[in-house]
Parts: sequence; structure tokens; C-alpha cells
Amino acid sequence: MPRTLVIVESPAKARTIEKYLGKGYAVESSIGHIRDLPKSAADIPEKYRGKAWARLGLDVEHDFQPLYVVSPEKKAHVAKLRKMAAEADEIILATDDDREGESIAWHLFQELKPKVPVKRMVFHEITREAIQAAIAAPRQIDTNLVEAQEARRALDRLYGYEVSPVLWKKVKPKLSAGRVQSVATRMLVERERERMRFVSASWWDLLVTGKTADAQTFPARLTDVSGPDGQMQKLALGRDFDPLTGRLKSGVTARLLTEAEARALADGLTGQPLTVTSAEEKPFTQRPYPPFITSTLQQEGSRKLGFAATRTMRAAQRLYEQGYITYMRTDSTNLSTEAVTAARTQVTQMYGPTYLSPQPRVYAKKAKNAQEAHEAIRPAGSAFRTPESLRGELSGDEWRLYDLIWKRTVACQMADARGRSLRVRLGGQTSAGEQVALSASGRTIDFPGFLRAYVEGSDDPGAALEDRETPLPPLKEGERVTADSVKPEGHDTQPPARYTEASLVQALEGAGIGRPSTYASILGTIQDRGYAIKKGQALVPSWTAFATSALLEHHFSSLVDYDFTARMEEDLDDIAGGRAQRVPYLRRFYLGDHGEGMALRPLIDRQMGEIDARSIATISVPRLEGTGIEVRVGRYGPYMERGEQKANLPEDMAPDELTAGKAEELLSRPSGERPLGTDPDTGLPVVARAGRYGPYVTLGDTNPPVRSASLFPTDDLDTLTLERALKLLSLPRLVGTSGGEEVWALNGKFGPYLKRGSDSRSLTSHEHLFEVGIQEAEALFLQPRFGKGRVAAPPLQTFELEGRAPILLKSGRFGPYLTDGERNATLRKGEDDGTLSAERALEILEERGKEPKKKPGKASPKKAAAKAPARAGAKKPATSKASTSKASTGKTATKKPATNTAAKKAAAPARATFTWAQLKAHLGVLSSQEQQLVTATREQGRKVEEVAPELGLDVKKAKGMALQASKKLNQAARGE
DNA sequence: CAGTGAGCGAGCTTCCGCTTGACTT
Repeated sequence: MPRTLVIVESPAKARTIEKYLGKGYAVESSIGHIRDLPKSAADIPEKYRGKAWARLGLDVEHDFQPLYVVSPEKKAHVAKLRKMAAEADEIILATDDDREGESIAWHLFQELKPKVPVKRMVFHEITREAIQAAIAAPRQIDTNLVEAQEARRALDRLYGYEVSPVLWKKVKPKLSAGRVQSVATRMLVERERERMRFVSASWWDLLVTGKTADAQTFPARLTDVSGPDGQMQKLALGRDFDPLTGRLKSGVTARLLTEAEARALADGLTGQPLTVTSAEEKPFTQRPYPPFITSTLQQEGSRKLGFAATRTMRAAQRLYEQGYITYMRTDSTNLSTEAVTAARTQVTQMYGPTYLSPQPRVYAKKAKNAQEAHEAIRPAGSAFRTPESLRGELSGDEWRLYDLIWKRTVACQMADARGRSLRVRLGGQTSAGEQVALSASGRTIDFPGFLRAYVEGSDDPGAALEDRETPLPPLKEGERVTADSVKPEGHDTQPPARYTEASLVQALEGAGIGRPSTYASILGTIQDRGYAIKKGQALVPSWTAFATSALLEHHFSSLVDYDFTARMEEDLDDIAGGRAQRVPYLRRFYLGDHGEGMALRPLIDRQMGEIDARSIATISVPRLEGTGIEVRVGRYGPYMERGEQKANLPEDMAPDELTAGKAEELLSRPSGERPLGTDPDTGLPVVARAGRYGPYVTLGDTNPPVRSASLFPTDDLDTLTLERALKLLSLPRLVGTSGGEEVWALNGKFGPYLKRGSDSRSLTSHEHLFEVGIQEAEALFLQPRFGKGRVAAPPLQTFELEGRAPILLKSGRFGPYLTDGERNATLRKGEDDGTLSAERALEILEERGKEPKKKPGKASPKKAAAKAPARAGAKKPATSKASTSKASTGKTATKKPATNTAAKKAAAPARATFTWAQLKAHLGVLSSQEQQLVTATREQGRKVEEVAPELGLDVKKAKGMALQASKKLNQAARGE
């Protein structure tokens, strides 16, 4: 019977280790972290619900005490571990030797509460020797390291959960901010900004094919040409241009050839003799690349196999689980002795001893903030299986990835590649007498060494090797050759390339941001939040990413510093080393300490008031400067605006593709406007448009159109056909007559409905508008309308409880909810699974039941009755007691709702009315035109009809604008 | 601002890092 329980992080690792440990040991895995801060309200234990800090999972008022919970999907597994722990004589916590691993060990200790001795053990390689050595040298849990992890976890939570809501309020709901994703997004945005500012330039040069006396040819390029004064001048190259102007950088005196000049020079040089003025040969050597770590594996997976990061990691995970490779989430280039020996044996066997590196190669730590808990990624075992031998065993992605890992690992113990590089300069003269200088360079590989096995970035080392060779004939100084053919070539300067998944991971890793286990998911997050989309390999940031980045850069600049994580790591190292403490560190970050530290919470409080949502939504586009066109991100996506002109930006348009010309074109063709054809009956044009109230179609080109009709929710503006448009335009439809009145089927702002005189009834589906008959319509009108007098839908379930009103489970707009007629409570995820008991229903209702909102001026019937004893005897409390209760508590109207529910209920109507003086303070939320309009009408008492012409608006538009402006002002005044 | 007739329980979104299945298409 096993007596010692060993717990590691990964199940695959547990299986391997169990083999090495044998009898007396049971090995189980934690499957990663077992506890964490609660993710959302549903995870918060009852006891802490309602606490101000519960949402954060950190008691920020009491030393940032974390609230840890075992997540629901881990509960069963933790129970199993607890049972195994109870049966063991001894427990060894063998989680990874890094900050997170130490923390997992500590959480296991806390959660399992073992009654037997507990040891901590670590190893960096899964080899028999390493594990036996580790068993022999146990230690205790390093609480300082655990503190450092808790500080990291808390900081990430505070950053993410406090800054994200700023974005919800100021940019768009459901956005997110975080230490890693916000910097990643910023990187994409900054690169795109460079591309948006970029001005392209063209330059010309000559490609000359030189020919030696014995008819060997080689390529050479023109580098210098004599000017009008006979002096030699260097030709301009791409790097001589200023990317911001497209002109030569100041101080650069290089000669810029026009196409005509280049062609004339080419003609004049063809067939002319050239002299070798210098020939310089230098030997070079190249060392193999270090073995794979997660980031380089993802990069090469992308470059050589075309895999996205997730695809590479999926294949690697399967290889690891089946024992073909070592652990795939690592930041260490270290190889175990076993691996070095295996690689060297294989080099000798497959390529011969001359290809072996004379000494075993050791690769030093490379990545910033690397924690090096694991080996490099390599074939598993003490003898590597060759890819060839696995052809039948592995398939598809797995085989290709294994092949790549095998090659890289073997190559890293191979000899340097050796070769020579040759640089030759030539001089000559055109037939017109211009002096020219040319240069040619070549590269010869004398001994390929590791390049036999692995060439970075290439799928085929053989072919890549040939590409790397650009042999030149053995040219000697003074030798005469001929300019056999001369080709003028035009070049354009290129903007900096966008990031790809692989290059972004590389950049993040370079800055020490993110961990091997998260690289792939970072890419997922920024795409899921709509900050970036993939176009081919490129990651293109969205306009939302621009708005978010601008907000963070302007108002939380230190949070999106590229060095933020690096500095955090230094501080965490201090905590891990016992030189600093978690609580003061978090206090400085979150609350500030006598003016020191980031002081995030006070900063957010200040910025919430200061950040102007409208200006944050306005994105600076250098190419539109001076056009008066502004780009904004709005509720319905990005759009452009110039005065009253508006146009949506196409979804698939990258920010750097928006030029002034393109913007004008989009504005001149209002967004979404698309002629569909002509109506065969009237001969009038039918046009699909995107309007203030959503997509619609019009008939006729007059203003207003002859007819218009909204699209149904199932219709798509881009794919709408003429036939469908005509069908929509056939509405409203006369259904028939009933009781002497016409019954019409219409599509309105609340959806499809029937109208008879002043009475109306909703329809359940849009398509029903075309189908409903007069009998069905009459039946509908016999039923009470939705609203007053309406029969409530029967409840899904009724919970009868003794001594109180029954609790009903009902289905509502926002999902299932409970109500007892006085209070309502929406069910949370997992609560509506059909297993709800009456007791639980009561608990939920008591715990978080809310009184339904009352209409302005109305108070709760029950409380009104209670406050009016005269009415107490009445069987049903009257709803018109509002005045009574309001009068009694009228003064509390503008106060914060008190904890006393009675006071709360009787507080001011939900929609307060504001005086003009109060509204005026919020004029900033309006456009200047709206401001002028509102000021003229409300301050000077003028009529819209009178003011509109002065503002260059037609009266109808101005009235609409005034209405909207008034809404916005009231919203702003209510603080929405 | 193309034009239309009501009224109805709000509450949640979000971070980074460590790990796999259990789900469905």
C-alpha cells in the first residue's frame, strides 16, 4: 500500500513520476491551481455577499485579505485529493519550482489540512536521477515566495477589476483592461499609428549583371554616381527617407534618381567595362539556435508550419501527454544532461562526428523574468526517437511539430556553420561619361554544421541552405568585367510591418510580459474583446483599441508603460526575498501611501469625473487633419463625422487604410445606402439605408420618400434583395375591417402590431404581419392588451410557504426570476436548473430580493399603507397614496438613499427634473451646434423655427436635434 | 435627424496564471 502521497501539477507528469518512484508512493496531480479569488458574484460565498469588497475578492480595507474559493469545477477533484491525503502517512508537495508552483503547494496545504508530515520538493527535469535527488532533498514551503504570488494575484485583480469598469463607462460595456492585455493592445495600436503616419517614398537604382572574362555572371548593384560637378554621390536607399514625410531625411546628401535618370544611366552603362576596385573576403561562423521554449516554439510553429499559437500548443499538449516531448510551457533553454547526451549521440549517428559540437553546448537564460521551472522543450527520454521512426505513430500536426522539436534539439548540439563572405566594389563609366560605383556581395558556406539539420524560419533545410549561398566568382582587385545587362529598378519604402501572433508574443516576452502558459490566451483575449482582428497573419487593431489605448495612455499612463510588469517583477522579487512586504506594496499601489505609489483607487475616482467620453471616443487620424472629418467609436461601431455628415466605417477596413480620399468617398455615399432597383409598379427607385433608428428601405427619391419601411431583425442590410424590399414596403397592410373600422398590420418601434382605430395589439413575429387574417386579428383585439388589465402569464413554478405569500418562479425579459408580489430576484447562472426548493427560493428572495421600481411619484403600496394608519384597515392598499408618503419624506428627495428601506422607497422619483441652471453645467456633452440650439431656445426663449436657419439647419432636423440634446443633457445631469 | 402604439423584476460584464477534460458542432 502506498504510504507517501506526491502531488504535482500535471496529470501527465504524475504518470511519469509514478513510474520512477515505484512502490510506496501514490502520485496525483492538482491540475493547476485549485483555488482562486472569486471570478464573479456567483462564486462569492453567502457570508461575504453584500460586502463592499466582495466583487474584488480582496478586503481592501483590511490588509488586502484575499478571499479564496475552490472553483465549482475543481470541487470534486479537491475532494479526491483530500481523501487521498487522509489515507497517506506523508505528503510531498512537488509542484513546479516557481512562484505559481509554490503558491499551489501552499493552497494544497491550506485546503487539504493534512494531519501527517508535509514536505515540499522540487525538480526541473523529469528524469529518474533528478526525481530521486529531489526526494532526498526536501524542504519547506517558502512563504515569502507565496506572498509574492499573492501580491501578483492581487495586483492583477485590482488592475483588471477596477480599470475595466472605467472602460465600460467611458468607452463600451464588456471591454477589459489588464496588466498584460492592455500593453499588448497598446503595442498593436502604436504600430498602427506609425503606419497611419507613414508617407511612402519611391527611389530607383540599377541591378547590373556583371560578366567575367571566362563568361561567369554575378549580380551587382549601383551605389554611387557622379554629379554634374563630377563628384561622386551616394545613391539614396530606403533607410535614407524620413517615414513621416516620405522625403530624404535632413542631413542626408544622397542622390535621388528619377525613373528617367535611372533609365538613361542603364542605357549608358550597358556593355561598358567595369574594374574591380576592391575585393574583400571574410570568414564567418554561425552558432546553432538555443533549444525551444514556449515562445520560440510558437514563433517557429507559425513561420515554418503556418500554425496559430493555439494550434501549436494543442499539438504540443498531445505530444507531451503521450510522452513524446518534455513539458511545453517553459521559459528555460536548459537541457538536462540526459538530453544533451541523447542529442549528441544522435548527431554522431546521423551526421557523423564532424558535425558534432566539440563541447556540449549550454544555453544561458535568455528571457526577462524567466522562472526556469522546467527544461527546454525537447524529445522526451534518454534516447530520442527520430521523426522517421514515428511516421506511422504520429499524424498530421503532431508529427510535424515533433519533427521541428527534434531538429531544433539535435541541431543545438551540432557544430558551428562556417563560411566566407565576399564583398566586391567595382567602378566604371557610362557612354555619356558619368562615373559609377557598384557593389556585389556573396556568401559561401564551406561547412554547413548545424544548418544541415535546422534553418530558422524555413521548412526545408536543404533548400534554405542553397538560399543562404550567394556565390560570387573569385573576383580579384584590378580584374576587368563587363556590365552585361543593366536593369533599372524602382523601389517603394514600406511602413513598419504589423505584428503577427508570433511577433507579438516575441515582443511581450522581450518586455517580460505574460508567461508561457498565457501567451496563446493573450492573443485570444485581445481578439475576443474586439481589440484586434486577424487579417492573414497580421493582427490589426480595431478603432475600439485606439479609443481604449488613448484613454489608458492619457489617464492611467503608468499602467500601460512597457516597463510596468518589469518593475512589478522587481518588487515581487523583493517580496520573495523577504526585503519587502506584500501589504505595504499593495497599499501603495491601490490606496497610495502619503503621496507615494500608484494610488490606483483615488486616481480612478478623480479620472471618472475628468475623462470626457466624447473626446476619448474621438480618434486622432493624422491623414484627416485639416479635413474637418472626425473618427469616433460609437455604440453601433466606428463612424466618421463632419458637421451633420455621418458615415459608418466599414468593418473590414484597417485603420491605416483610412485616407482623406477614402473618407470623402465614404461621406459622399452615406453609409449603407444601396440602390436595390426600381419598383415595377411605380417605376420609383428603391434604396436600402442605415438610419437613426436602424436599417430601412425607401421608395422614391423625394424627401421625405414616398414610403419607407424598417428591416425586420432577421434581414441584413448588405444582402437585402429588391424583392424583399418591396415586400417590406408593402406594409402597412390592410388586414380587413372589423366593427366598421379598418384593421392595419404595421411594423413599429416596439415591433409588429395591429391597429384598429386608437387601439392596438402586439404580434409575436414580424413575418406574421404578412399572414395575419381578420379573424385572428379580431380574436387578438378581444384579449386585453399587454399592460393594464392584462392577464399575467402563469408562473413556471409556485412555492407554497407556510405563513407567507407563495413565491412564484416566472420567466421574464432578463431570464427566470422569483417574486412574492413585493420583491423580485433574478436567478443567477446555475440556480435555474430546475432543482430549486421552496426554502432556497425564500433564501434567495430574502437575500437579494429588490422592490420593483415604481413609476415617478408612486410609492410602494405596502409602505404607503403602513404610513397611513387610516388606510390600514383597507383590504387592498391603494396605489394612490404616493402623495402621503412623499410629503412625509419629501426633504430626503435629493439625499442619498438611506439604509432604511422606507426612506429609500419614498425617495425622489427615479427621473428627477432639473432646472436649466443644473442642466447648463453639462453643456459639454453636446456638439457645438446642439449647444447653440439649446442655449438659444432655453436661455433666450427663442423658437426652434427661428433659430434653425441661423444654424443652417432645416426646421425638422433642428427639432429632432433639440429633442436629442435635451435627452443628453438630462442623462448627463442624472450622472448616467 | 424616415416614421410608428404599450409597457415590463435588472444585473452582469472584467484580471493573470496554473492545469485538463467535458461539453457540443
